[in-house]
Amino acid sequence: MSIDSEAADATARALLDIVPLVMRAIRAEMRSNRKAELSVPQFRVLSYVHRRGSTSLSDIAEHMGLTLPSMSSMVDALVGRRFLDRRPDSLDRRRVAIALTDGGQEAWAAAHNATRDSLIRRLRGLGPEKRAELEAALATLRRLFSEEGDGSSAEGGTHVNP
Amino acid sequence: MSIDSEAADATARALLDIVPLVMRAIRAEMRSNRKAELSVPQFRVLSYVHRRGSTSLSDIAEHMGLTLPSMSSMVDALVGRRFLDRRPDSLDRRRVAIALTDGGQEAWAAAHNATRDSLIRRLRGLGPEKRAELEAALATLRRLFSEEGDGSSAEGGTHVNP
DNA sequence: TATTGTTATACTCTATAACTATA
DNA sequence: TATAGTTATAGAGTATAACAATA
Repeated sequence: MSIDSEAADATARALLDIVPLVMRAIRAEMRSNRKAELSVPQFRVLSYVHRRGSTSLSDIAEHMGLTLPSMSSMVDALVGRRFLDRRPDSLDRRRVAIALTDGGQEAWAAAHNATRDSLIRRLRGLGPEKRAELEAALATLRRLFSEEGDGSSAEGGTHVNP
Repeated sequence: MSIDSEAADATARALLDIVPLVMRAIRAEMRSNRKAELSVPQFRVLSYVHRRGSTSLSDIAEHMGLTLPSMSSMVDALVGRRFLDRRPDSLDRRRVAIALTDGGQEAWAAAHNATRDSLIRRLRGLGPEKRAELEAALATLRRLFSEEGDGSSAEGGTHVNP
């Protein structure tokens, strides 16, 4: 164990305090953006489709970690707002092909830019060292939280739950 | 401006990527805890009441940044589950006095411990330097995101909403 | 039979509007 | 009149269960 329990405990508490704080700021910015007005999950869907070009409902659900019905209703709303185009896939007709419309592309870009700008405003006070430290820490978090499960792999696992 | 735009941009993107990722892990842990099974907002309410001992609906709403009706319904649900006790305040009878029940105290502790443990499991692989770096970065984020507004001081501020 | 998706239903989180009770 | 809270209503986000269509 390369990190003693007490220190890990303090860091865990800090995460539990601060991550929701930052999340709230991001959410508030997304929702107050007159141009786009997207929720965070909606923004993530548009980001994913933007990155993939065209994709299926199952792919999006998988990426978001949501059930198919949940995704279906979210996509429904985004299709209703003309941000997404949904049509039967010609190769496998069980599937739907989902893509950004031009309006969806614009909405995504507007939300992305507004949120990024708002974060940049917050970050502006930071010196280069602090900024680098923050970025390194974010990379660490990405590594720790990208892995599936919660460390269920081995040692600690007395209470992972059935 | 002590931080150049491009670097800030990269950091902003990283925040936008990674904070939701960590948030999802926290949320999943809260919701999968058989002992308590709390949403993140519910957990935050219990945490606040735990810290305050006894408080009013307005105080909680203020702390959470929610409207009174929203808080009223959340508290309603937590009273229904016997996690909170709600009674008229004897001094000012417009107010309600809200406190943790014993069950609420247990639920809070169970959720808190389970979530902290799950975070600790993730953090365990970290060396002391990486851990210190992460903790410093979290302190930075706390500072940047505890301040009200989003730097609304200047350019952006046209859209605070009616 | 297995996969992809939708519909029906329900619960939580959040808001606004309209209201009651107390100060 | 102003403050504290509740009720009614609505929409987003999520889930499970039941179903339809295609492979």
